[in-house]
Amino acid sequence: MTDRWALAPAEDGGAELAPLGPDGLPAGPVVREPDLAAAVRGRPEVARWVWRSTAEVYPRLLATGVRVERCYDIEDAETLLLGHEGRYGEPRSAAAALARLRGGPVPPDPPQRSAEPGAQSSLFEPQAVRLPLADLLEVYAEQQRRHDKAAHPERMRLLTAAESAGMLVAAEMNRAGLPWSADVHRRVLHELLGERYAGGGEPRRLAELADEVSAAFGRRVRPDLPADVVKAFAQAGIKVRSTRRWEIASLDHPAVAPLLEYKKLYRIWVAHGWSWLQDWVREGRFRPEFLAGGTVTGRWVTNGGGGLQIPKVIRRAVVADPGWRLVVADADQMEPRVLAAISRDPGLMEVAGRESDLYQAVSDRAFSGDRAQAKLAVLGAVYGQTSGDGLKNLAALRRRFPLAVAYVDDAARAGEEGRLVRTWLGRTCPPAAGAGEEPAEEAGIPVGADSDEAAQWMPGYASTDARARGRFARNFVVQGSAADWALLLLAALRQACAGKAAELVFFQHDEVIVHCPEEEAEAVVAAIREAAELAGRLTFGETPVRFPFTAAVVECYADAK
DNA sequence: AGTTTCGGCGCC
DNA sequence: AAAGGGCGCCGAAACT
Repeated sequence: MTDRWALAPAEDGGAELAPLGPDGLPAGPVVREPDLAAAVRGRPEVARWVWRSTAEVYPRLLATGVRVERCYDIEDAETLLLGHEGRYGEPRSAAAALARLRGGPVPPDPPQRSAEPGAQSSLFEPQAVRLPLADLLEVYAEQQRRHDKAAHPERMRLLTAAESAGMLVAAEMNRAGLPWSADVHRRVLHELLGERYAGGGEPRRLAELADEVSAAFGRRVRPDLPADVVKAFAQAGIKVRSTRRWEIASLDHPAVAPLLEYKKLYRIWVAHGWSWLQDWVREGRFRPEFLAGGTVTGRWVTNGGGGLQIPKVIRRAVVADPGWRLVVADADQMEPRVLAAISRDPGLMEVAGRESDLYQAVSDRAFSGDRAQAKLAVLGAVYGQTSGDGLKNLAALRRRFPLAVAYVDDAARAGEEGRLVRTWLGRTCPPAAGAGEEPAEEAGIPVGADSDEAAQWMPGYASTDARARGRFARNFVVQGSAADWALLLLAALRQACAGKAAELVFFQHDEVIVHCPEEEAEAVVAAIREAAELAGRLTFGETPVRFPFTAAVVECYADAK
């Protein structure tokens, strides 16, 4: 059965196509077709399309109503394979891969496109270098061989397949958009911020709060200017190093309350206010342009509109179409469950094998029932907390869950020493990411005072850069393996929704929203739970670890949880 | 005048 | 209480 075909769009709107054998090599002649979408639509038996770039091809297919079951994105795979091979930073275009294969000069990658408010999702990538199908097939065949050389070839194949699936999901979500009520949004803004004044200045409520802050200081103070606020506190006899919330909140001064309120509302105004609405919401949909695998850990990003940072109060504007519902579902305690799965710590797997509150179970075993302490300890272990109660809590965690803590400790040590660190499926951490990279001379620090070389002759010493790399690597294995799992979840959920009216419209690390007719909602909830467990088995193999979801069927996003 | 960095805070 | 991982976004400040 010929289930894999390769495809390369042509300049004239047509395409070159070729069937592939199970070995990934061409199994027939290259075919020329006059219409890209028609060529795909006419081959419904194809289970996987191999192409250079999903972002190049798939939006054009979706625009004509053509969906595909699976794909393989050659340039995304190239990125993942280069990373796995410890070759971060090498150009990752298909053209570059071909040049490396043939020993020619390697072209640099074209510059990244940046987001423009209101711009339609790109139908084309103008700067991208297209390759003839024959060249593409050469790169693909070589990538198949490179998978075989990976630390875990079968996991690496799963990773590239999963991220390609993620790119299909991203393209489909970009097309669907998140249902957004501009009326509700404007109502929320008015409730929070008051009237807008002509001229685009601060709305009424912000102006009032600025007046209150100024009155409390006894002089005119601009609360949106940190330097001004620091100076005002200094004149009041209070030294502050910054105007961050956590530093300001504990101060005893009448300006504190209106200042904090101002900062909260100011944030809404500038980041999700009227101009945001104008820029990003069209025809009842917010389209943030999701990018699968946009970060080194594999988490997604959105390009424009702050799609993954929608403030809780603004979520009231996310409203289902009439007769439709939003199924809002987020994974329960994803990080510790993933840590259990990757570390295979027996105690933590046992705890993560229950659907009930994992932090409560951890606290019953290691923290005398103090759930807050247990949660801090787990998150501290994952994020690399280095001081405060975190260390004491970490010790308690280590006694009860030694393999789990050892797993992240090993990752941290590998990061500090500059060794490669990988997620469960094989996504690889760039050697020096998160290190800050500031040249010591420019920062005014004598060279050698805090350098990596010092670690070699001072026992127990690690430079701040090395420690930062350690924290990054520690977090990377958990956050990144969670992203691995999330890709498989999305792929499975997407398959479950195929043939239904239900559409995935939002994804945020461990949370999904499906927009569907009311009568499909319960089936979607079940599909999410099944997809989560399937993703757990596919990603991590057979473990006792469960991946429960909290799901709500709502008309408005804000009504979930 | 245009571009880059910084400070702060939103989300996970 | 103290301040640790990943991002994007905005205006202001700091540059060229």
